[in-house]
Amino acid sequence: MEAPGFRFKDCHGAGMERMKLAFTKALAGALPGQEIVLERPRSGEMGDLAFPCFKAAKALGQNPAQLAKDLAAKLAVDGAEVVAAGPYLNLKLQPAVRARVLLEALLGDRPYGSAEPHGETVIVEYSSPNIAKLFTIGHLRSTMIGHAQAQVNKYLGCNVIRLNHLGDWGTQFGTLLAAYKHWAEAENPALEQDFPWAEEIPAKLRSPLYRLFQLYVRFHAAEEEDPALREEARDWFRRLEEGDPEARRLWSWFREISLQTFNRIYERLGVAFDHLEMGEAFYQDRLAPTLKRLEDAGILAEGQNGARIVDLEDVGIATPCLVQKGDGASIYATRDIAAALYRQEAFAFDRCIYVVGADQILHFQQIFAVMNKLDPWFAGRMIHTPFGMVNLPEGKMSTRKGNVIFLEDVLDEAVVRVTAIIDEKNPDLPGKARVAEMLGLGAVVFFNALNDRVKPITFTWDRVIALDGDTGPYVQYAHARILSVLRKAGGDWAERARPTAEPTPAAAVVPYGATLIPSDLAGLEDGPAQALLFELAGLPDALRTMARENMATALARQLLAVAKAFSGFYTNCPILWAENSDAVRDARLALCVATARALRQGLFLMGIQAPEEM
RNA sequence: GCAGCCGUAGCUCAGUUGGAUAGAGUAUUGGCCUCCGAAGCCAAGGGUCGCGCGUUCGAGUCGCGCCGGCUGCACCA
Repeated sequence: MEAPGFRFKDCHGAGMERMKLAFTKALAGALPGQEIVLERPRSGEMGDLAFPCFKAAKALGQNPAQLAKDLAAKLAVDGAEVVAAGPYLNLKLQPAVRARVLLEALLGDRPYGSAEPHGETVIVEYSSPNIAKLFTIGHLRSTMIGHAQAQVNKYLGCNVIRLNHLGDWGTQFGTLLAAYKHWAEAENPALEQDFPWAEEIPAKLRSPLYRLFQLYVRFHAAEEEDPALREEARDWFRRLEEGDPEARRLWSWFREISLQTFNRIYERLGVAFDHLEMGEAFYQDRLAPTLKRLEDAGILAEGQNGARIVDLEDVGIATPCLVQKGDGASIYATRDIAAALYRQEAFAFDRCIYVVGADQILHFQQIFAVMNKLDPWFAGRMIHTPFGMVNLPEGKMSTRKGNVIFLEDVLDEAVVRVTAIIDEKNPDLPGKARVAEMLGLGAVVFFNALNDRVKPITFTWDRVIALDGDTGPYVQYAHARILSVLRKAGGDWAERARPTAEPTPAAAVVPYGATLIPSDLAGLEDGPAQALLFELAGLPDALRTMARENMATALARQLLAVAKAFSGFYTNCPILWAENSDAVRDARLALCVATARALRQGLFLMGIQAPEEM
């Protein structure tokens, strides 16, 4: 089920691709007319590539196990063994060949598993916080899922455009204006930071943005008592949309206050956007033309109370898409439609990925249906990547009610916990604060990516900031251990595992220089080394799955598998004093370099940094 | 009520177009630091893959029906 134009050629390392081709050719020769589909075996001990014989056996009227046996006797591939294992025919590279093929791919000129640019344009819309609200743990989901998707698509050769559909327009803005007029203007017109804060508000939260947030919460509480306030809010938004100078002035100011905080968080997370100005407000002067376009297409209809809608019953969606409110003001659907039209014109995208919560599935079904009615060009190009909400054990988080977990609190707590461990295990660590930051954020960000994004998460501190087991720090630990060995190896070994330049948020590639591969790889023929090579071989597939499924789960799990396999290698195969043999030592060090690079690159795609020491 | 998503080990979860003996982590129990980092490694126990029927050579995976949970169902986003 790949989207149009979804083509990641040669995602494998070059050498492995060659072996795959040779195996496929041999099979095709022996089984004319049969489709040859290869799989990756469960474990490296079974082999590198597997051909399930079920289908071919059925077509030939044979027993699959017998067919596998017959084929094994008949086929030969250079550098590999063809073995039957029950109903499977496996290609098992000779250990030395396996090592060479993979090291060439891992240490070659092209980033491992990447693809050459191929001209496909992908828009990723993510993060998209609302003005005047604080970043909660929930915002981390859209932000980091989207960031990782942008990264992997870029790594796989797409032209990526990162958009932040800032929630800087809409009725909730009316509530903010109304609330400000009601209370703040008299009490604290400048939203000063030195406003007399309530005792229970922690000092670090005392900011102009937090004042806005308080106004928002206060308004919704007051609204319960006095429904007239709701009308007032709508009216303010209508005035804003009509260009009322006072409304515009406050809008601009509130937006600025919010962006200052948002940018601080993005910088901390290492996230960057190509267009931060293209929020909802950006499309305000395109709303009227958008409605006109809907009208010209003959799909605009009258709804209740003078509202205007697009009926979608003919495409199986019972709820019509509301595009203009009864009072004439716009609504978010209008702005999403206008945005899609604008993006078509400005970027001619092949795919537009919306990283937005699962509670908006219907909304995007509606938008996509409207776009398809407007122009069939949109069919298949619009992709909603929903993710499950973050809930508290006692129920849903609610910004309005004020029972939320703030993202910065989670990140800070993670760093505190990591710092405590460093103080215990490695108190003299240079750059302690910087490393703690990488590890703390690594734990939280990795956890966010580990599981199927569509499933809701019940927030508990211990789960979200777990530091043992299948976690970011586990992968980071493997990386740090490798660098430690490489430093001890002397020469330029450690240098080979260091990027030639600091990777930037907008670049998907961690730049590494080309490095020589030892001519003698006999030191990598042991089981644990081979097992590590097998897991490294799984990374290109994981990247491809990550791009296809729009989530980093596959990559996160493959990185864990690589880190775990490295532990096995490290425990069982001496590296620095390997059998008193320079050749064995060099081969194992080369594998260490390859592993460190792969881990660091993989983590970077997820938005996680890997320290040299921890 | 209608629609969508989710039910896999005590807990949290993976499971690659349907395919090899259903796997990790955590927790529990027991081992491993005179040697490259113990944030680690090894081992053990732990399963009716919610229930039933069907399709198939083959179902955790596909279809239908139940049961349970979550989400959504026009003037918030």
